[in-house]
Amino acid sequence: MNQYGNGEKKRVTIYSVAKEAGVSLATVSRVINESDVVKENTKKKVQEAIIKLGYKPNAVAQGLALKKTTTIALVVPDGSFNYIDKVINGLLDTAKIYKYNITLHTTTAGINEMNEIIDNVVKSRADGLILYNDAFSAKEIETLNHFQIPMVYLGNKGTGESACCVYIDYEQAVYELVTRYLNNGIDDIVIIDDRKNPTSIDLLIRGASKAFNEHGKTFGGFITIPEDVHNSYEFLSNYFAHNKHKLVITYRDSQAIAVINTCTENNIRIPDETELVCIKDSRYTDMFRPRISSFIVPSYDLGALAMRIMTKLLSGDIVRDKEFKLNYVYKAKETTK
Amino acid sequence: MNQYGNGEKKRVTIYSVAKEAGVSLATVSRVINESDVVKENTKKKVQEAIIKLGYKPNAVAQGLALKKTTTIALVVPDGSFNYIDKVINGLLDTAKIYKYNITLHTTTAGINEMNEIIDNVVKSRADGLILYNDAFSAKEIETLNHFQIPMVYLGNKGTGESACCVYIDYEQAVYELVTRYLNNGIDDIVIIDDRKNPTSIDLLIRGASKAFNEHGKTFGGFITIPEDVHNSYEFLSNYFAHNKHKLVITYRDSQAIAVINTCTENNIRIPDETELVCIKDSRYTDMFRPRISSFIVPSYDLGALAMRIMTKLLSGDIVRDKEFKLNYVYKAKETTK
DNA sequence: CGCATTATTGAAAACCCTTACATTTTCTAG
DNA sequence: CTAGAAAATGTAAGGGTTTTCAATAATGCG
Repeated sequence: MNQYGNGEKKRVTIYSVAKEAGVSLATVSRVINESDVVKENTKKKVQEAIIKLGYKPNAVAQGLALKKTTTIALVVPDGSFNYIDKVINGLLDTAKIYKYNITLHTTTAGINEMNEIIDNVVKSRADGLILYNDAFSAKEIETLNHFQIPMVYLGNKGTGESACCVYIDYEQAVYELVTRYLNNGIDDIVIIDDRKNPTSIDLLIRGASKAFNEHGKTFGGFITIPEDVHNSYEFLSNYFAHNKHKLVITYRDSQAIAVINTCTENNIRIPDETELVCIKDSRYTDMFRPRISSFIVPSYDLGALAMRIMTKLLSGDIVRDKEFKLNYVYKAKETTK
Repeated sequence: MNQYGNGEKKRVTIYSVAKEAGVSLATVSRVINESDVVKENTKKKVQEAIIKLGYKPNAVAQGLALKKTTTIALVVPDGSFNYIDKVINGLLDTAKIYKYNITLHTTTAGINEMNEIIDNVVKSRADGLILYNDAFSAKEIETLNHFQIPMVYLGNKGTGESACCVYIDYEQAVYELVTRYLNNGIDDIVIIDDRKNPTSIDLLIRGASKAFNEHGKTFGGFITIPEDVHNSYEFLSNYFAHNKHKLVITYRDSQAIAVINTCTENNIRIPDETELVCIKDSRYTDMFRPRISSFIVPSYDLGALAMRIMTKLLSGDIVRDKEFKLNYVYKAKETTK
């Protein structure tokens, strides 16, 4: 029933091809793997047999023989596909070039599924692991640190000692942003923290804190939306009914939009009274009105590079640099003055 | 270097476990696979050995022996992750329950990559194929029809003869919607067609046409954004500078937002002058202001059911129904009167 | 206690490749 | 034409499972 077995047709293996071409299976293998020791003439015979029989090498058997699967596991937080689109495209395109397959795994915030995923990865003998780590819990990161496998963190700086990472330095981005405002005498700055992307939010707070410290001040302006609040929208609406700030910083576009909507409801004019910056750019930050100021980043490259590094790791190349920082560009749009 | 080989540590296989437990590898295999013929006592010995050695069965070897990989390939159109989020979650969650792995493949609109993907699927011996088919070209569908493998179409009605499909009947949705307006004497209705999701758009047009026909009219109101137009936003802006309609229907949220923005620019009031319905609901249809009227669908279930059917297909169960239609609910929000 | 069953275990083939090493063929030069 | 070297090919051992069939151990019964 499986392996597309239509019952009658005999499975076509390397043996069939060998027989058809009148050579040994070793020769066929060599032709498949583009070894250059095969005589031109026999190579042609074999190739003809391959075409005639429609032979496709069995990657499973190859995996067993070679002890590698040319498959790498990708772990992303549940619900991240909205903003991870281009990253995945870059990753998949690159994987295709290097003939790697990608298996997909998601983690749900709050539930420590990492053990389960690792178990799966071990059993399926994936060659490596790429993790989009903007929402893993400390416990999950801890779990990962005990796991020996070529690993690339994607999105944020890896917390593991040995793993590589490809990331955008959002901490620095926020630092620069906040510094700019502080220099202009504005220090009524808040960061919205909905606890869905703790890893990232913590970075933002660090960046802001650093800027404040350098100005001899202390940053305490984060609005944490409690985890037990179902409707963060209502929470924010209520918040902005009683509070007003000069600059609001959000991580994701959805939060930025919520801020705009709730401010509008409460007659807070953006950007006149309150300015707003969304850290992560998305197609929606441009579609929404007012257009949301944000940091433009090379998402596609982020994914592509992560995969690229993974191939290096797997080919045994020495990867000297462990951290790859990609550039962002701040783009002021209509939510900032 | 691969298979997490730290060089020194010996790979732990079913042999190691057998030796450790003082039984044959056949017995270990039986314990792993929860065969009930093993004596309670020996089972315990084996399980202890497994834990002691930290043994994890090699899925690759299992795949070879069993001629199945418990992996299914998922093909989605490039750039669809925005709106496919929940579908994938449903799919992955269900896959997890049935212990299937998912490999991810994307197709770029306009490029026929299906052959490449099929080649890959054959080589990697995936057990089945799930396709999110709202943007495949006719050529790609054609290619798929020649391919013998358990297959489930997801999103739209499958065009293949044999394959199963799980879908939302958007044709019917549009039919009902348009009929309602026609009944109210409104027939100035257009569908925005940006040619990125031809499969789906064609369905919408069919639904509208049917409604028009029943009213003795002919539907011709689709605005096709030419493929060579880079900025569909500009195109629409230009369009609405000179045209106005009673009802605009779009497929995706991004198109709906573009319509709202361009109408606003051209001082066309929504919903007073122009009403707008977005077929596919998304988190953004609720976040945007005005909130965009749309059809609510059980996206998660869509993915979950597709995977569920796949498992049935693979376990050899007879799947009597080939088409699974899930319900939609029209939700009028602020872009309709 | 001995035999016929039945429950449990083991041996070995199969799954389909790769590759080290052995063997054969081809080529080169004397 | 032949020895020796180089190139091409073949043989067979692995890679880690599952599973059939044979062998052994346990059980029940007279």
